[in-house]
Amino acid sequence: MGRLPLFCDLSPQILAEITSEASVVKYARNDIIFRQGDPPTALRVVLDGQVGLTGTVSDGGETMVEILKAGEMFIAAAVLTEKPFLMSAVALQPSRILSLPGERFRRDVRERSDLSYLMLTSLSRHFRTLVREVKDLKLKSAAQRLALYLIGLTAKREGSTIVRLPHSKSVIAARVGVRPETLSRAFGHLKERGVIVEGNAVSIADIPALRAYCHEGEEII
Amino acid sequence: MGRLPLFCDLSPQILAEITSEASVVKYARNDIIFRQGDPPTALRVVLDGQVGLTGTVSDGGETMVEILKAGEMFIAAAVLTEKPFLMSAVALQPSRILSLPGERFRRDVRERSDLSYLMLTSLSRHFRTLVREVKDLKLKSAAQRLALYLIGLTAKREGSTIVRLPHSKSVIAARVGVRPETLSRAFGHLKERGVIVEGNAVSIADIPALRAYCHEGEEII
DNA sequence: GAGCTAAATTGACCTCGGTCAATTGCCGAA
DNA sequence: TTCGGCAATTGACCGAGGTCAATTTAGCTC
Repeated sequence: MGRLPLFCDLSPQILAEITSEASVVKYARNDIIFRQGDPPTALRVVLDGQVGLTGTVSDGGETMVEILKAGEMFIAAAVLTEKPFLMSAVALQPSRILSLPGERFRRDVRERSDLSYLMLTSLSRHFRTLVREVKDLKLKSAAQRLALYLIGLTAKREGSTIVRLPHSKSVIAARVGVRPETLSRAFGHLKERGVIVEGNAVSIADIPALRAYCHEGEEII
Repeated sequence: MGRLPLFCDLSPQILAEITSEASVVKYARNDIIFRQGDPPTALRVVLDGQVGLTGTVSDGGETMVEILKAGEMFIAAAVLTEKPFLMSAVALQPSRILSLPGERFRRDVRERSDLSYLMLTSLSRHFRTLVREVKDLKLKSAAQRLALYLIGLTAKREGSTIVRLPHSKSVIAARVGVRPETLSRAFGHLKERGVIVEGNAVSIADIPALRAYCHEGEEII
């Protein structure tokens, strides 16, 4: 746990205290961790695997707001406000999830200023990614959002690369905010921009060009 | 300032310290307070008036992510992370804005656990409204989002009411995430649901029915 | 390897919301 | 009062993405 980027700023001693009541649960692929509307009982941290957070309406509409990987914590806002979950969480891969009981966690946050400061900066960063999300949804096309997603998969900023898609295409479609059919077509559009798909391997011929495409017409970021 | 809901939990003494370097600036209608991409120099609080936060792309696309009224603080996340603004801020009405210099504010937050806890809960609530925003954008129609907006204007939950629109229709359109033309048509659709518009007065015949409409097909909130 | 199921792709069609243009209504200034 | 300008509405049209259905492909088990 000390290796998680989230908590590595805390001293081992504090870390031990905070996690003294924590428990670890394993989930199989497609297991539901909690449902939209449930009361938040614990802060969760992904130890291994992948977790998807999806908002749903009963007529079948569903959207994946976030995909989390190992080391990321989630639902901090729900636990802190003690309000029902706005999203459901599902294990996209076999996963181990750490639970920090809510009552205890809220007390720790209230009493330990180092922890509350840590949570604050973490939530701030997270907040900004959500703002970006809102802007992208309103202002960018499906193909641009897909390009953004692909670029997020690599750390390289120059030349070309080949990335492996870490999820099934339908999960990616939900993440990008379109139907699977539209995702296929969006990949088709990106072919003209040097993106070639083979199974779950995607080769990007010109990273800067693709970056330029998805920020097309943008003033400043 | 002590009257602001945001800070009223703090003792007057602490409040005085925190605001010791604060300044107040007046803005006329349509004045730009800061631009997307600017570095964040200060946390802002709306004392009077209204402020809109808009994300823009240079090809003309623009979307209003938030509208703030008196008592609300904004851009906390940018100030805390010291990253450039993701949005521009414009005064929608003549406004007085309080500025808390960033460097000082970050120090206060780091050193005062009561302040950092306050910021944390405030940001958590804010975070959840953004999550709702993302879900609404992906899963609801323009008319449903307009209905949500209208319902947010009244505290009543039963019977009928008449609300005054607090902004021009074009501002509301941006807020709802559509073009002004589409807003007109959305109002047209809502007419069938007992919503009648006359200038900036809107009468809602059946509040529960309208609430049901915008949460149509939703499992749990 | 055969055969089954789920995922992915492709095509035809539709709908919502955007775009462009024309018209109407409203308000302030001369 | 009349004019000018902006906000708002209305209509005609367009296009991105959704929907539905038909194939194709991939990943399985047996």
